[in-house]
Amino acid sequence: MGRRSDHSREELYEMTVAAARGIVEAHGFRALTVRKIADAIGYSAGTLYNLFDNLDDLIIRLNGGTLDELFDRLSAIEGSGDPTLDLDRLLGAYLAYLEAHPNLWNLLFEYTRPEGQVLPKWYVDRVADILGLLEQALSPRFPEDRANEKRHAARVLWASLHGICSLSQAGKLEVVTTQTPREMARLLVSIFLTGLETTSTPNLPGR
Amino acid sequence: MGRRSDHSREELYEMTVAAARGIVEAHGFRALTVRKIADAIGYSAGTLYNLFDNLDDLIIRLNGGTLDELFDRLSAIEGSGDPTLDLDRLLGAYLAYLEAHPNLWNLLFEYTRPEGQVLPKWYVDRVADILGLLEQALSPRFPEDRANEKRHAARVLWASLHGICSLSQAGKLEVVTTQTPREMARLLVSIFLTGLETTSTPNLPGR
DNA sequence: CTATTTAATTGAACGACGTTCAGTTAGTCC
DNA sequence: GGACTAACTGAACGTCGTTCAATTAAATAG
Repeated sequence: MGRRSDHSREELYEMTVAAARGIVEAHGFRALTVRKIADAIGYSAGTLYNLFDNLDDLIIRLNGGTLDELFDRLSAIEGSGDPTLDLDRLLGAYLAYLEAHPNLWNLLFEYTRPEGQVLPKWYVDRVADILGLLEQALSPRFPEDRANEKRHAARVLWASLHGICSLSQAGKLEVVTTQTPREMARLLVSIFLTGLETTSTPNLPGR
Repeated sequence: MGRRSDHSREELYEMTVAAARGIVEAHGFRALTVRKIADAIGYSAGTLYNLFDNLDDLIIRLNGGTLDELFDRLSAIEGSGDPTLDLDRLLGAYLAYLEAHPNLWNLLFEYTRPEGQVLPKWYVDRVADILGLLEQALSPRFPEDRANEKRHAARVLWASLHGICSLSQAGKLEVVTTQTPREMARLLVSIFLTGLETTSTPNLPGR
């Protein structure tokens, strides 16, 4: 079969990403194959290679959409100025998304690129945007001339929360603790904020 | 070719795991295939299925060995009774192992089991052993009747440190911060311990 | 309106993957 | 020495991502 005009290139692109998303949500990221996506949209596998470099590229685009959605949910939360409250709200929204779309979140973080491949800039920027929300929530704890420390703290907190979510999602938490990820995250935020309050310049062990 | 007696079943098992480890260390876990392992030990792929249920099983055994090694390194550290110092030492050893064997660590954490599969008990026990070391380092911060809170804190700290290591290993940290994982981990431990000191019963936000 | 060019789409093919299994053969036992 | 057992292999199956010549519809030109 030759050229068809059922859908424009853009439509096809959207359909493909949507189909991929559907497969991942329904059956997990191990079930995502080029042939299945092609079947789902009624085209052949080869056609997808007109739209994407390869499956990796397609996944990155899909993940980009997930990042956007995540950012939308988080940025919809209006700040109160109280870091404890704001972080708790951000956390709530984040965990709610994770629970609503566990397989999408999985694809976002558990999928690692083949060796040597770098993430595209637009992708990194979106991550940075989400980090910005965390920084903003932490702002009241830092004077303006300590922006760098705020950056550092936000990134450490982000990575830490990610660890909890990641292990939880992989089913590696339930086996060693009865705490829910939510409880763990709250405990972390609580301890973290308390720790921040007391030491603005942390005392590292000597040596 | 029929039965050979070049190696006993145990020898073969060891050779296989060693070969798999070699491949992972040298070329990353994406390069680990049954056929390559078989080639490396001079047997055919089918033979491996006499020793392991499948590749998943083999990987779990390999990861079990990695956990053992990790535990050995960490348990070799004698405690001083000062949580800050002890945690820093544990952290140092942990990160040193991660840097020495990045691909092994990768396989340990980034490899997730197929849907519905549960980790075997002996595996979970080894993870719990490592967690025990963390708990021990945290001990001075908790009275004996607060063992449960200590458990919780240890697990939260562990998950948090894991998040830092995990993102760092995946190359997802360098793109958003200039901090080294070591610095981030130290900052976390510092803030965490300070936070623990002040609030033994954390104040969670209401509602 | 027809001829030519262009671009989208396909199906078959490639090599590699995990896994299975009938067939072969070396060791073991009587 | 013959029967039995268990290790080992090679070929095969179905799947994967990816490529590409061939086909055909749309776009353009005359």
